[in-house]
Amino acid sequence: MDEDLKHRSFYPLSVDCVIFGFADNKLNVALIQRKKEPFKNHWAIPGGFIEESETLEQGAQRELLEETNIKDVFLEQVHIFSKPNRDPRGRVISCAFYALVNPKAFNILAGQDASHVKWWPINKLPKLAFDHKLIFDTSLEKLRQSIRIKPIGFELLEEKFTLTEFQKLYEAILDKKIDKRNFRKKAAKMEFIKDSNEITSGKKARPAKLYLFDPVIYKKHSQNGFYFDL
Amino acid sequence: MDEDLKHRSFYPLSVDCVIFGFADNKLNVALIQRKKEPFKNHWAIPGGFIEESETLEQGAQRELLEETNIKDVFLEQVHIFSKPNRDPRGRVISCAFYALVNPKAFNILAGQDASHVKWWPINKLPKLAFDHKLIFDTSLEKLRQSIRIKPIGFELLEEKFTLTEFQKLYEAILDKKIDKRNFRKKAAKMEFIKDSNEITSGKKARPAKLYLFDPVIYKKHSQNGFYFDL
DNA sequence: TCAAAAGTGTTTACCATACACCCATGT
DNA sequence: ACATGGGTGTATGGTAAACACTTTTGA
Repeated sequence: MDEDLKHRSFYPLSVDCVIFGFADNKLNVALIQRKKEPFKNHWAIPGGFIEESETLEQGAQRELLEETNIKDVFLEQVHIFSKPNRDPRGRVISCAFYALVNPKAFNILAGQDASHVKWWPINKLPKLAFDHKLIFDTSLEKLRQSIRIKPIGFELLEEKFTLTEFQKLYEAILDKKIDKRNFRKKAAKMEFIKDSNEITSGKKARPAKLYLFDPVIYKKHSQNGFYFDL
Repeated sequence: MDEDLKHRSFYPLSVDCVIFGFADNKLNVALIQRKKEPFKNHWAIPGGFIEESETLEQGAQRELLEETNIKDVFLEQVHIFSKPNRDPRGRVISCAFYALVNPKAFNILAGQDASHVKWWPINKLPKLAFDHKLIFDTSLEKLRQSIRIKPIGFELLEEKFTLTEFQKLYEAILDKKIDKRNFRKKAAKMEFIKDSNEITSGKKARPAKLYLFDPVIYKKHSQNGFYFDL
């Protein structure tokens, strides 16, 4: 290592992942119950320390897999939390991410440091360890902003989805009712939402058309800025 | 320090500040010329290492003052850059910020590690050290998004400003022409832009009304989400 | 035949856009 | 008087918002 670096202060660096999942028309978050002190038995956002040769993104994916059995999902940086006393063990600087997950695609399992993992509806969270309430609030706010600018909503749905599912997702994230007919008119104008020519089956009601997201068409349109005004 | 922490990997952590300033109807960035290796004589985004008892935000403000003589300005986190080999001296993880500055309020001065500081128009930057081109591009993109969601534009102007200045600022940041009459109609509808009942003087043309930003009124309006559609 | 969710059009009010001339001041 | 930037209104087209009934399926 360079001489210049040797005289600097060094810090342990962690990542914390707010895992959002959409199920039963609700937005949920996966939390773990801690096995160890500090905050033993408290619920917490999964996370852990960065290792020597990985980026923060790689570290976050690794921790996600180790702690919850969730693999290879969409991640976005939210914010760094750096208050010197935010962790009672000593100074830990943490980078928050949110992860977007289709909950049906994974069977969440508690890893070594956790006694349980569980999906919680975002409006009924338990008391959280450390400054994780702040991390959660910041992440949800960031999600609400990003969902209007980028097509991240599709990460929370199945590959093929109905317009009703799509609408309920936006209603859950933005926490407001949206008019069905107006929503569909806007969706129809988004050319990157394509009819898959398939329909649902096995439901107790009229089948619905299934749609797909086309990332190539999206890229073209998003060049000049884009705003999902819903 | 806690036993648990002792066994972790530790990293030097730095901040880099992309300093935006608005002058002569142009958006500029303050860069420093490095005195030392690596990248000796290259132009770079000012920044430095975090100390033991400061947050990243405090560290960024300190570095800004030490390296450029800019003090106590608006700062926003942009992104963390964590590729293990991004710094040839060894692993350095860096958090990028942008700073918004009214250039008339400061006389920028080179600190110890720099031979010069200089404002550069954003479309005529020199070759930059490290991964600072990537950091700059990411920061500009973030600024372009944030300026539509939050009233950060006012940080780049004087306390009292004319509507023409306000318009030129948006044109510079978004890099597009905006119709004067339509812009003014929209500005008139923003209740947090208040007439100061003063006018400019000493110009070679008709004096202009001066306006003020009212943060209290803004807070009220921004609760339900906000989008500067210009 | 009933329950459950899918699907569909019209009207109204507002807002974005495009566009060109007169006004107040300093020199 | 002229150069410089400040300031203003209208017509048009498009889109957001509000609103209720019919259709298709499974039970």
